[in-house]
Amino acid sequence: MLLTSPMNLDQTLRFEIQKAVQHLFSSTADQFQLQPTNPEFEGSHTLVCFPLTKISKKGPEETAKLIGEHLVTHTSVVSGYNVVKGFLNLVLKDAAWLSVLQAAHREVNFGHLPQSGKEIMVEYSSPNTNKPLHLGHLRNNFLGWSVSEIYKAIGYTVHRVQIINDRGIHICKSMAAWKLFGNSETPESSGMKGDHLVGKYYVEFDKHYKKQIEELKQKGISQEVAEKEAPIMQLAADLLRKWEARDEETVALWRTMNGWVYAGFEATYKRMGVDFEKLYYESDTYLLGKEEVLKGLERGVFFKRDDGSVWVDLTADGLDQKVLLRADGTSVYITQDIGTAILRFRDFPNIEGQVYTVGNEQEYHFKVLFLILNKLGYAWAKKCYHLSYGMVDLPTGKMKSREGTVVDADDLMAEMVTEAEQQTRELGKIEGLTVDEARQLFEMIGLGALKFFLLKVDPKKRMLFDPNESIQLQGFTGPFVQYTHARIKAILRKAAELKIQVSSLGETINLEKSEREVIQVLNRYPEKVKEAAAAYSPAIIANYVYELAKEYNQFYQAVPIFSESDPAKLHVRIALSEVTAKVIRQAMGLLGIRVPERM
RNA sequence: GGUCCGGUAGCUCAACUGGAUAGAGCAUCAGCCUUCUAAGCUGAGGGUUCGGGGUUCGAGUCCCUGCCGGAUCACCA
Repeated sequence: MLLTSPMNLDQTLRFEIQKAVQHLFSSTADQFQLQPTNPEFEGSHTLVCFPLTKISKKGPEETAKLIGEHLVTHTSVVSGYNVVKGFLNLVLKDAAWLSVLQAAHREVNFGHLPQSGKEIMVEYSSPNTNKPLHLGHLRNNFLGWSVSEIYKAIGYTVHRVQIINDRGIHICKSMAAWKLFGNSETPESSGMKGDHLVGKYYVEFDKHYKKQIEELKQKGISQEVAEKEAPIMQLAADLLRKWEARDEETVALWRTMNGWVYAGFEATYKRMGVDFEKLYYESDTYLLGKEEVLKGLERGVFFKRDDGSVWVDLTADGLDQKVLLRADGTSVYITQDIGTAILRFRDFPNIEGQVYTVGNEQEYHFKVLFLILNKLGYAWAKKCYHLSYGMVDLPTGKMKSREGTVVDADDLMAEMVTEAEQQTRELGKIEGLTVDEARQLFEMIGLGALKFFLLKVDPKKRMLFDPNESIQLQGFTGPFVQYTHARIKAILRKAAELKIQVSSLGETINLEKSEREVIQVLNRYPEKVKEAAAAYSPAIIANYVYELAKEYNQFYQAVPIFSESDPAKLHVRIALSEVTAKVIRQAMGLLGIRVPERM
């Protein structure tokens, strides 16, 4: 074994550099920059020497030379170096890379950390129950799911939850339209998916509402008054009042229509490949915050105005005053979020924090929420994080549900799968597959393409969804990575047929350039996972796994495997392939994307 | 108007938190299938990193300023 104990190569190198600096300049350098070497130079790791000139009291070039020389003569991993300006490029021995490969090969969950006992909660999806899920929800769900997987990979127990906005004026609008124009239509009678059926009546409501407003305005009534007095809106408002008063018939209708929606959502979630450990319903939690706010009021955290409304003063934090309870004592949106947050920490006392996957239009809201929870004295407030993501735009502009420009989640998934099927058939890749296997493959590829497309962009940034581009299966895409995996699997099947078993790798082999490069990328996986977790960014994983697949494909094309006569080299290539397939599967798993055995 | 994001190749995105001559994919052009899967690989062209100042060995990245786009600042959710 070249490497000492569980220390990985980078740690070893850092340790050796520290020792070298200590020895040469009698000073400690705890902070120094070790970065991957620019491909145009020889080496794998580069030490940036400018900052070290302060303690070396020498120019950057000379500092670099001294350290490089010392590392070559005093360590077992560095074989050579070159200095370009102030950059010290280190060339490591192939034996060092082989032991990296060996270690990665041995570890079943290479790059993932063991259970740490830490727990965290991730909220995502959280739809309204008046219409089906759309493209924006897809980004939300994929992000939330992926971040959960990433946290599991660094040792957390993750509790996935959502809050379902099942009450309020929006669902009452669908109910009102259904009562007026529905003729008792049901998912069964119409053959429509429940969420789509309810969504249809939401649209129906809006259509009639607009018409009625126009009619009232014709009669000389102002826009503002017309909006309130339109009969259909009056009906919706009436239903909301009745619902809050627990009117039996209204609650029954509400329950029925929400039931339709849940059945529809269920099917959508299933196809998306996401699920939840616990569901919170707004109808259960919307009153919860009030008590907490009143307690806060007693303790002087909040204050009351003359009209009886309760407020929080956040001017010291650079924000405004925000209302928490109306004069009539009813809750507002943020009040219930306060209650829900506290409830969740009671339900899951061991979680250290919550991640809220919610669009960036609510950034202000979460800033306020976390500040309030902090003021109420909850230490965990500091561990709450708003995973804020940008809107998904279409080439035609913003998605507007009223203008009918929303991209429906079910439709989109179906299109992606159809497209995957078409292209797969064209390429003649379904030979030897059963009908069911083929169907599963199309599903895997179509959804892989979609998820990868939505996750490869930094969550914080708004992104453009171009349907033509998303359906691409070449280049920087999920199917490209899936394809690479399938290709490797073909090699491994052949290796198994030939009874090639990789156990221990020699240390005296000279690696090909492309082999070394693949190992270098593999070596980065563990830190990438940590980085992705710290940044709550699946995009880091997507970029990484793409780079890995690309690197492997270069190796694949440059170096033959089974025609290799030296068994030691053959074993290295098989091991390299095994580890790459493993990391691709794991990394894609972090994105919620499955990989096929053949495609 | 205040606050917060963003502006990088024709298009969509990266750039390890201040490091080397700013990288990928798509699109365009030119090559590579009798050898492990061509959904692949190789190469070419394509840039004033929105403009202007500043900080320093070094700036796409930090500071100031202007321009453009978006979000938000509800007793809506």
